[in-house]
Amino acid sequence: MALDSIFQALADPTRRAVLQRLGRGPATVGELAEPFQMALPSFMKHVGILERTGLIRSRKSGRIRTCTLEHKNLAAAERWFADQRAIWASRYQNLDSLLETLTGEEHDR
Amino acid sequence: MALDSIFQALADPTRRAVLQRLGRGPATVGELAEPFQMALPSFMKHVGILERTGLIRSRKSGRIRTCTLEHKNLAAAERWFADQRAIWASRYQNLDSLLETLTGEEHDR
DNA sequence: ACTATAGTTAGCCACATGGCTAACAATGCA
DNA sequence: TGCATTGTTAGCCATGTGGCTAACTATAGT
Repeated sequence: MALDSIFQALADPTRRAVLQRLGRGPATVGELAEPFQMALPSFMKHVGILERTGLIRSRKSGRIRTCTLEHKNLAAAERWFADQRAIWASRYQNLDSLLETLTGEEHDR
Repeated sequence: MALDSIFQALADPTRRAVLQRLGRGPATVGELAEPFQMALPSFMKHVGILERTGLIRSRKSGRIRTCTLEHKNLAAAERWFADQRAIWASRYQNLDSLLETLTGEEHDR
């Protein structure tokens, strides 16, 4: 499933930092790599993963590759949480009613 | 970081399915494992990962281990998306203003 | 033309992941 | 007591991940 690779991509601090940086606007590979100690080829693997997963896009102009955030696929992952929480919340709602019925107690959130 | 292991845990369909199931209420390991072809020891690894990551909790009573969802740590990951989107949205807002200024055009969403 | 810059390709390495089987508890039931 | 159920432990295996160096390509600047 696509979610597999999306979450996999997000499970690395370097890649999350790159996404965060790209949230503020496009950047070249060099700019993106600069904050990290890593050798360039290592860093490029991360870029490659993010691109294969569809979380970023990149275009090379001259010898410079510029990356941009692909917000749509990030939203797909976020939707999983919304769905998940909807399921949980509906049950919690029921439990809540039950608890209120049985004990009259209030709960947090 | 905690997000590393949380996203790592979510990057597997079996584990996401388990979380989804637990969203509807507690279940024993046997009940959780039943939908999957996997051998029990393999499945237990997934349970172990979910528990180490703090996404579920489990208690053994007699020979039966019952698992429950730990919604709080799931929320931590969800928050990352919210933060991320906030950054992006603020810039998008700026770009939006810019675009409207320059072209008077409308955009989607 | 030369040199510096910005990536890229290839290949290596250690360790983590996700699956398996086989054998072993430990509890509950007849 | 004996047997079935429900996990658990140990150990194996193939593949994936995240890092590295060395060497190469391609563009830009002088």
